[in-house]
Amino acid sequence: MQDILPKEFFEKYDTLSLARHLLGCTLVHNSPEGLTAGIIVETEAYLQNDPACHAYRKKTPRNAAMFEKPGISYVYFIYGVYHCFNIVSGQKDTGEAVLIRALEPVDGIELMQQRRGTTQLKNLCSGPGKLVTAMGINRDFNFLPVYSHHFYCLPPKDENPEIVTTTRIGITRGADLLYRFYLKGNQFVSKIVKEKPAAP
DNA sequence: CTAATGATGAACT
DNA sequence: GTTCATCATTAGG
Repeated sequence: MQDILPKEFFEKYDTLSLARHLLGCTLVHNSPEGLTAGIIVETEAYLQNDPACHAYRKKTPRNAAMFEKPGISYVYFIYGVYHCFNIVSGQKDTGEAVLIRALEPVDGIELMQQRRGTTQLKNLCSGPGKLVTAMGINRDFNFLPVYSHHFYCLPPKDENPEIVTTTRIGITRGADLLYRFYLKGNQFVSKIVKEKPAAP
């Protein structure tokens, strides 16, 4: 684990760049129950001036983690049912983050299946709420750096993966912004959107 | 398509 | 202090 991504990695990119550079990285959680890991195949960027961003208006206790240093986790509860996992990005106090939307399971798959209650590989981490469950992430991960000993990222093997840029999913505001990125052709993304026909 | 579900911020008194 | 609308989702039909 000598080559985990250091905090400098998260500091050197702006939010949109980081969202792209995180694709292909492996997210690892070494929990007491066992180790789980998955390749990040889908991300979304949330910027300061973006109406869909939690930090769009102002700093609150809930979104405080978004104003932390880059590389800090921001985990929050949504719809009373599921959690979403973000990695803070940009400069400290800017309130920007990258939402991890999907993983390709690579390690601890049995444990993921156990936690998710399904054996379908493609269904384990294909969505923000799902991957959080599969990886055993919970609210305690809020403020936890993703360069911790038991929770960290590994660099991608492919330096220049093919990345598709598209619109975000499941939000009502800022829905036309191209802030969603995923690895082209990967089957583990939450939803494969057909390419838009050329605008009239 | 819809229900389920809880935390939150904003807008009241 | 209380109430209400909102929310970056998922599962099930």
